[in-house]
Amino acid sequence: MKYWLMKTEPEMYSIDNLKEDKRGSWDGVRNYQARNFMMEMQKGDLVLFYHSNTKTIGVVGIAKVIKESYPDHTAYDKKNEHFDPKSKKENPTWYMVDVEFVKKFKNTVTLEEIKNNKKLKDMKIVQKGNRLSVTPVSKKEFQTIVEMSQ
DNA sequence: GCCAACGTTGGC
DNA sequence: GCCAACGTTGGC
Repeated sequence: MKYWLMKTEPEMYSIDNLKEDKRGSWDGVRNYQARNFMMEMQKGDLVLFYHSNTKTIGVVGIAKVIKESYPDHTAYDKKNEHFDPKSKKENPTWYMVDVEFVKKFKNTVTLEEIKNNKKLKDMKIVQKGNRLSVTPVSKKEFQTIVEMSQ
C-alpha cells in the first residue's frame, strides 16, 4: 500500500465537503506529474488531505483511494473550467481518481509544524517552490503526520 | 529545440 | 494583494 498527499483549496473543496459527500472524484488535475502519480494510485492507498491557500495551512485529515485512475470527463466539457480541447476521448490526456472520507484530524498538522519536524524534511510540500498538487509520501512520513495530529 | 513571455500556484 | 517559483506556450 502506498501513501499520498493531495492539495486542495478549502474554498473550493474542503475536508468537510468530503465528509459530507462521503466520497468524491478528484477531477480537474491538469499537471502531468500530478497525473502520473494519480495513475500509480491503487485501491486502498491512503491520502493526506491538505488545505492550501487558506488561513490555517496544513494536513487536515485522511482519505482513501476507492477507484483507480480513469479518464477525467471534465476535460471534454466545454463549459467546465478545466476543459482541455487537446484531450480526446479516444486518447485521454487527463485522469482522475475517486476517494472516500476516512477521518478529519482533531488538530490540523500545520505547514509550520511540518517544517519544524526534522523527520519530515524530505516531504515535497516543505521544499521551496513546490506546486505539485499530488505527491507521494513515505509510510514513515504518513505515520508521523498522524501522530502529530493527536 | 531554444527561450522569452505569459499564466498559475501558493505561502506570506 | 504581492511575488517567487515553476509549468506551458509559441515564435523563431
